[in-house]
Amino acid sequence: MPRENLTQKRERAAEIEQRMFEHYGEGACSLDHVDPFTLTVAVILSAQCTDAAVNKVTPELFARFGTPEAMAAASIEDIEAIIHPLGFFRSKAKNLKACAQTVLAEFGGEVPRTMVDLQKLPGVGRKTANVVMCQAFRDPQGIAVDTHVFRIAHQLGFATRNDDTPEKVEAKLMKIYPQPDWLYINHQWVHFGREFCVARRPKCQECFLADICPSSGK
DNA sequence: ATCCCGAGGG
DNA sequence: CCCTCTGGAT
Repeated sequence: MPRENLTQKRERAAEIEQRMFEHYGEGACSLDHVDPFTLTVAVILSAQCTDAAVNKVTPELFARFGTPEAMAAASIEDIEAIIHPLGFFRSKAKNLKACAQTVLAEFGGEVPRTMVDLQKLPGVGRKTANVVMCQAFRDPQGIAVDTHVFRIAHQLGFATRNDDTPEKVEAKLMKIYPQPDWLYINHQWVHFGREFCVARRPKCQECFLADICPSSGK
């Protein structure tokens, strides 16, 4: 099969994006939150655990420490006790407190609105910063590549074996998809990754992209 | 046994 | 570049 060129990838991506909209709309964020700070907290907590598990602990967490002021003043032990069912609870608790302190000390109590400043917050890397820029500020500066997006990009043939880091996959996707689509790709693909393109055994027989996916049935 | 909306540190 | 942090679900 001849290698697909960039123009062809873009055309296929446009068709995929249209179908994603038909199935998932703009892709609702499945992490419960009420503002940029609680979204940032929820995304930090979501590393290596399911969103459902995060949503189970955030009601109590936000009730007690739902603002930068409250979180910055909280004890690490109290935060750990609440988020304990999640993975990496020690480092996450430390990061949440330091993150809140940084928001207060460096950014006047407001979650910053640029990729550079967001990534100055402890616990916030490129993926989390991308989610906050898209979901909270509607200002896409990149594409959040998590485990789902990473896997699906390879399955769809938009990334190669050589693209072995989230950064490389993100760069490929940013060339293929127009910037307005960056807002929706992460959430739509996460839903898609849970429903059809699951890691273990993709449900290609039922998948609505099977006819335009190079990995279908493999 | 493997996976889940990663980030920090060495 | 690698390693570590972590527990629950399937």
